[in-house]
Amino acid sequence: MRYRRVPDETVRRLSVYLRGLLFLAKQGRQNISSRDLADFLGVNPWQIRKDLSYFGGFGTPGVGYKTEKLTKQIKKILKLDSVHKTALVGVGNLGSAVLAYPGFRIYGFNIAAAFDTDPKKIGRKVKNITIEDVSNLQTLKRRKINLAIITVPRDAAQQTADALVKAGVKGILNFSPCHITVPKKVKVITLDIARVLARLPYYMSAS
Amino acid sequence: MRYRRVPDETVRRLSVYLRGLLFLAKQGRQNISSRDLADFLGVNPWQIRKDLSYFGGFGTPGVGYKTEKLTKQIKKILKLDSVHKTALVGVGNLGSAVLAYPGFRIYGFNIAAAFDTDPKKIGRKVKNITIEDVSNLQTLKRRKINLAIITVPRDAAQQTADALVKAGVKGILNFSPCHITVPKKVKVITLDIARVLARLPYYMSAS
DNA sequence: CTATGTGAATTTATTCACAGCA
DNA sequence: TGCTGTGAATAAATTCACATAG
Repeated sequence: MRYRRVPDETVRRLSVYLRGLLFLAKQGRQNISSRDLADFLGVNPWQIRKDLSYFGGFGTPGVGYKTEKLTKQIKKILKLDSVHKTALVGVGNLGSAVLAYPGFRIYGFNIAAAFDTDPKKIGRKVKNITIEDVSNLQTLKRRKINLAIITVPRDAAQQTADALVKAGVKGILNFSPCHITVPKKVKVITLDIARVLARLPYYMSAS
Repeated sequence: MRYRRVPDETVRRLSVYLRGLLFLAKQGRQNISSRDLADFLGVNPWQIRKDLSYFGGFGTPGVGYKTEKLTKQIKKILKLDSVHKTALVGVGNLGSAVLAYPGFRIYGFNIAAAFDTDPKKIGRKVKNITIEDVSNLQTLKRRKINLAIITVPRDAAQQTADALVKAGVKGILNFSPCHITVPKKVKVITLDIARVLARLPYYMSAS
């Protein structure tokens, strides 16, 4: 099993497990079984074990997993064991909130640059970051930033992505509500917040 | 095929198709084939047709789909054919951005109430909405609000959810980075923004 | 001749069940 | 005995291929 292709769903779930482990480790928990972690996260224990088995055995039969050790292992698998300098493009309402969002830090993300087209915003400081003109995007390569967050209006999303790719960016989190086309060596995850909310009514029982 | 259980993934993708259709309809496009829609969205045409087939045939062989008609059909399937009054709990950085986010409107969501615990925020107006004390959550039932967005800190997420459920809420979009437990008649979608970003490095080719 | 809709084939993912280790 | 790790079994989703309708 160890050498088969890893399902995307497994990768997604590993980030869920990591979230739980980071929390439980901070609480001082040293050991955890797949069942306990599963209960905490609202998932199945055998799913956790199967997902981990794609990458090797990290636990001790009869005991469980060492929280710290498993945390490190999953971080390594997800390449979250080093700091990722990240750029943000589009400092509007949502962009500002994302820029100020404290939650990225625990995963090792460091938003190190912010860009906009609005002359009124350029030069302003937000969270110790000076907003730059998007024409400076080309500097990202030299600054070793290869991850970016797009929070620009829909019409600007594709051209922003194009500029980011040209600047050597390898991964994009796209908050714009549209598909963007990039070379296949670049990974894009589109996160359309309204679209997530739009899934809820389908499941809601009649009130 | 028509009477088999509809996969969750199909429901998720319908919201993607709807997003594309809403855009294309606004552009004045009257007809569209599964291939054209697929190309626009970056998906497969046969996936679109298969997903739609769970609910019946909406297209015309040899021609395609009428954009307006298909839009309406999908809205109906997703129960997005009426306005959904929505409450938001937690008017912090992220909550404020979500409150101001214009993108919910196109799907028929109307954020009609906002709550917080901070006395300094209560009473303030944001986007024509007066922030209320969370102890007023119980009024949601009477106000016919059965959808809610949670943007409170992690430690308050579960108790917020409990209060929302008690207030008759049937669907919750949870931005807090934790699993929340609710009765199974209530649908929760957890959207942990940092966790989405955390999936990117795994896929990024070495720079 | 074009594009839908859908059974069937294929691929993929989930769940089970238990061998094996501490 | 308790819990992991993983082949095997089951279930589900995706893809194909084509009959059918306009």
